[in-house]
Amino acid sequence: MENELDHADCPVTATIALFGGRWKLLILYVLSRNTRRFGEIQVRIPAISKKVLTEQLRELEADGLISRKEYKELPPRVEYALTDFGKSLCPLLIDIAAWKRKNIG
Amino acid sequence: MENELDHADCPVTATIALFGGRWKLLILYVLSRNTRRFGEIQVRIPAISKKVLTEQLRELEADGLISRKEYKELPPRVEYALTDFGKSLCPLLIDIAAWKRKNIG
DNA sequence: CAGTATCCGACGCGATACTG
DNA sequence: CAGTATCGCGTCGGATACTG
Repeated sequence: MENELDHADCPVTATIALFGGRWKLLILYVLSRNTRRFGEIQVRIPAISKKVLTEQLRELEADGLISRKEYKELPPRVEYALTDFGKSLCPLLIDIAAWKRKNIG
Repeated sequence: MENELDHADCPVTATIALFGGRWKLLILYVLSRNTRRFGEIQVRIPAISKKVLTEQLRELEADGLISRKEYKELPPRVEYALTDFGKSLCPLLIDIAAWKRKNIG
């Protein structure tokens, strides 16, 4: 790695990019407890605007961490859920949090 | 956590903030192999400018990950090294990289 | 209800020139 | 050698209003 030193293909950089967005960890946390509709996520993260929430959800979906299921009803209903890949992230996040408790407190 | 949902005190957010800067992981990697002078770091990460390198080093120092030792000579000499705290981060970074290899490849 | 469409400001990062 | 000092730009996130 020291020869190239291009952080683009650094595995750590690539991994934290998955959940590096401003609200992504929070969204993942909310969805880890339950499948949720768009509005339900908003209620649990009041500070986020619709535009930004939409963006973060789209990116999480593009990275395969969450799934989006649209029911063709009126009024519309959309449900977001963690994918298996998204769930696989949880142990890692717990490890990171554990590191902090141990090394910082 | 779901009650507050303020990511400021999220342990994962706080932890990745330590090495979240544009070049910090690379700098930590360079210093993990050896104590290095300012110019030596620059040679190993050619794409970084002096200004940004200085900024990232100052932040890493402020967070206690690296140490800065200034020798009062002419021409000036400054040596950067990982602190014990900085070294404690390495296993975590290895874990993150391992997660990627296992779950993405 | 679940989004788009605009507009905008802050910040991180970069390029370049200068200095003790 | 190891930095500062400026200037500037792109991207991310935020505020607000509108829509199928």
